[in-house]
Amino acid sequence: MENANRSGCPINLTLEILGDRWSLIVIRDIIFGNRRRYRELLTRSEEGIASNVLADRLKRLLATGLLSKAGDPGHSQKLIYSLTEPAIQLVPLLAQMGAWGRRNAAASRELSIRAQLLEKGGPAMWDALMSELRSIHLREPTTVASVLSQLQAAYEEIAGIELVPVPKGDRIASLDS
Amino acid sequence: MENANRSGCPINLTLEILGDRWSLIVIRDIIFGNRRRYRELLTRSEEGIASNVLADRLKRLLATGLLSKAGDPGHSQKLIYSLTEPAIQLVPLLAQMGAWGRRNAAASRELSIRAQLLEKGGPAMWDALMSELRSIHLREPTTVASVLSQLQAAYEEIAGIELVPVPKGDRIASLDS
DNA sequence: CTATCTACTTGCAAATTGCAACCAGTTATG
DNA sequence: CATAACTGGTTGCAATTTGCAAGTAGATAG
Repeated sequence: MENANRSGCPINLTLEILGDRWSLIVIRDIIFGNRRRYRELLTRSEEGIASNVLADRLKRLLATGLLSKAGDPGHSQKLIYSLTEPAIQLVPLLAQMGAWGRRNAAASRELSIRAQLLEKGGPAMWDALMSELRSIHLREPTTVASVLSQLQAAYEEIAGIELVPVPKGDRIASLDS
Repeated sequence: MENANRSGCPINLTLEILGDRWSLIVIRDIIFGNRRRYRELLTRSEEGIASNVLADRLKRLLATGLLSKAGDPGHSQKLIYSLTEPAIQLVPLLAQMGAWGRRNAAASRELSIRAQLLEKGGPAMWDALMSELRSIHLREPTTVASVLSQLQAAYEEIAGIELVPVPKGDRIASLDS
């Protein structure tokens, strides 16, 4: 029951909530990949999250109010995870993370295209994306999904061009560990 | 060389480098608190980092090229840590983290004032801060630290006036362990 | 010459992570 | 209508990481 924060510093609090290797990966996949269910997040994860870690992160994100969970009407077994407003407000943070990673780490070109567009689009594009996410995840007036479809189209274009000649062996190399 | 990345996604790479509870705390203290030495980072840490964790994080940040280390001439025992250009480019990311934490977590008022000013100042202020940091950490000393002193003055003013933080509003529930 | 300050290291218990199975209920299929 | 596949997870276990307390070697100050 006792919850002693390490400090009241906003940066520290953000780190206490999101400062691990997986929480923002889950949120990224929900935002940019529209993964709404456990199995989608598990099997279509680029990074290969473990099932127990995913279960734990979903539990914590629900507890901290960053996600909400609802049953799928007609599919009594299926659950749908949705972003809440605080999670939607992570868009500028994710944009900055993408921009930093693209510049300062060995990001692959096809996975960088979204980050590049988001950086170029700036706050206006982030706001548009957040509006779209609100219409998808919250009950809000419907909007054209222009930013998401734009990002997706750009990714598919570049991925379609490069996926054949560039199979990118890094992921297979992880099997030898 | 066992450096198999989980994926080439820029957000993921940023998380692999900085996605833990302490790395950004250290960088924050160097940027905003001008803590340049091990002992300063250890004992003046708001959050109370453990000495072995601090040593490990400094080692990792040096290895990833986010910090550099130099001896203090005249004090053969003292070491001085400096930011590198990639670390300085984390300013926009830290600004967004501060903005998010201030809005969505129970941040204390006196520790929020920097985040508030940085958010209000926007990219122009971030650029000015980054220039200051470059002159402090990359070149030789002697520059007017206008943004840093402005943030510091605002903090000292509010911290002096109000000793009691005033958290309020629809915040994120904090983590229980 | 002694005390303190420097940047760390070491030992250990507890918590977290990653991996591979496993599971109970639900839906789709032949 | 049997069964295969799919649903959202759980369980067990080894390896790693964390947090805490204490210790260390060398440099400096009084």
